[in-house]
Amino acid sequence: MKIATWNVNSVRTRLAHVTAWLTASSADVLCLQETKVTDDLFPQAAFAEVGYRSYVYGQKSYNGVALLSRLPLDAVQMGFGAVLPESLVGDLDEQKRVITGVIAGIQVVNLYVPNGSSLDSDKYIYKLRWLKVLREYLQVLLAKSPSLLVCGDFNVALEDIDIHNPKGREKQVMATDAEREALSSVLELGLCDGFRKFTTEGGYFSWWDYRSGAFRRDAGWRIDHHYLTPDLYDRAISCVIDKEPRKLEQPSDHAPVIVEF
DNA sequence: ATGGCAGTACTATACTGA
Repeated sequence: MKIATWNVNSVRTRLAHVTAWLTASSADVLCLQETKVTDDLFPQAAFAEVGYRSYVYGQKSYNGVALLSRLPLDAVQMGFGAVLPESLVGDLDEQKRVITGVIAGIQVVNLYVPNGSSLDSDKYIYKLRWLKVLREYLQVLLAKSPSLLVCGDFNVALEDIDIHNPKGREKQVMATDAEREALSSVLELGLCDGFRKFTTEGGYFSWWDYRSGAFRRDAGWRIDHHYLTPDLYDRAISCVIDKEPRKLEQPSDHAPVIVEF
């Protein structure tokens, strides 16, 4: 069983890359982020042609998540509001960032965590607020499902070794203490980084800025993750970043990350 | 170095991303 996460930065622009990658990788489930398309315009026919069902939760221009799966998913739910009361969710479901479904007893949660823009931004406050509600959301899911795989674009590098140059990271979005503490608090529910089961050293990245030849210089960040409950962590046999799609013409700025059981 | 690059909506330039 292979489950992958990939921020594609527009599923329509990246359609050829994604269908080719699905065929080559034979992933069972692919979690997409930044689909940037409303559900009616999601290219599900193209994915059906290569053998995948689409479960979508999108919006115009921004954000948007989707699950692609070879087999039907059970209990697909969109947004925080599917499990949390309105009083906790507030306006957070206006941005489409959360979708979950069950495959082979594994509850897969696909997340697109807000970027946060910069430390003096309202978006940074929004990101921290979002991570607080994420903790509540996952707590409810964990009470019902012992096998949870929480993956996606977290827009947080938890350790300095996840950043090509961590100098000055305290003032950089994705690496501030407040963001790290907020994500750590989520993980304290009982989730472990699947990638770190197999790779303890630094220098492994999942995102490279389009600008300044960042990919050529391997000046990246590891911000796309698979967080696993202990049973799944034990069952994982590999977790890798596939840099190949990042080398193609007109790539996403993120690479897919794949965990296998 | 406060740029640089890319996608979307719109149709020139603003907003967003990370």
